Amino acid sequence: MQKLREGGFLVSKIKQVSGRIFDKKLREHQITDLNTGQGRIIFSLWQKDQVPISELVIQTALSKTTLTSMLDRLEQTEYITRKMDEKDKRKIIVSLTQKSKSLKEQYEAVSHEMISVFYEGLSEEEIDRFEKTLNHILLSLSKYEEDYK
Amino acid sequence: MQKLREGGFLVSKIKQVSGRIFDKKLREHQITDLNTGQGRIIFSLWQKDQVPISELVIQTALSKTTLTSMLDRLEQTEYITRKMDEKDKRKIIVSLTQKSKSLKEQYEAVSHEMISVFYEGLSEEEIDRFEKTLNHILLSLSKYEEDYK
DNA sequence: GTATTTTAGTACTATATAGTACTATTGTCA
DNA sequence: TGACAATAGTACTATATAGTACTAAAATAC
Repeated sequence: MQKLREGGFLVSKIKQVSGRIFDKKLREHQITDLNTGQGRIIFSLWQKDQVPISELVIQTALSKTTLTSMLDRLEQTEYITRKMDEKDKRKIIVSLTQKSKSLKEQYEAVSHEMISVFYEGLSEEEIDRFEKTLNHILLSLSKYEEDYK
Repeated sequence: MQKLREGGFLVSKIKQVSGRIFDKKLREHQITDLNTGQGRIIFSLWQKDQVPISELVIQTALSKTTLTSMLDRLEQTEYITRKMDEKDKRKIIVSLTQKSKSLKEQYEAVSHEMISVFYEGLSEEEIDRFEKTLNHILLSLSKYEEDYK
């Protein structure tokens, strides 16, 4: 008899609640024209700027169709720009604007606040182990999706 | 210097990828008119049926406005019914239909497949610890949201 | 070197998600 | 018991998310 597992269910719930809290915190910090979903894209670009959309598909785990419309909005609000890759004209290079670069410090303050709530009452060791497991699971899932598409 | 943490970012990505895989698996198992999001609500009702919407807010971690429209659709497709609570007329009691009850076995088969992918390569002990941490985090976040609303 | 396949991205459509503002019912307290 | 506050849910609106079907460019095969 297999034990009842509900990791996916728990992950969904955590994502839901933490997203709502994060959005509220962004607004409290006067960041009104950016939300959690868009933040994930900007966050990824802070790690590595000037990438094609296909790279963002990997880094954010969003589908490319989702990214197309989110990038539309981020372009409208001047957080990113798109330009064609001259070497490979199928590709679109996404870059951060000055506006989004100057937001980084403030955004990181919100992230730190959020992490405090998220990991409330857990030791550094527990957090390390937890994030190691998260990375492992994400890798398994991504491989699976890649293989079965 | 605080260590860089990205639990929330990882959770979002896992939710995204696992949701896409789960949706695909549902379709492979001929469950075409139900998706992951709706499944979360039905799953919750299998644990405890005939509950007001406010209870589903807690069990699914969705907002009540989200639930209103999702229940509309689930009612249309005859997975649930709504009736007024005679004792407290502000409340609406949500119940499973025969259709959703008879789906349970098949849905659980998909869940088990999904869990195999999700926890690929992890020991029972690691999974136990991981789910314990998830429950802890969900509790912290829910309390926080409750207190600051 | 053309034909085919693969890759990169978008348009369109449908559903998921949540916020704000609202109605109706119940609870509270002077 | 009547005014006010709290609770339960919905209507409306905006954005997030992804699937299907498409176009264009590059890579590959013969």
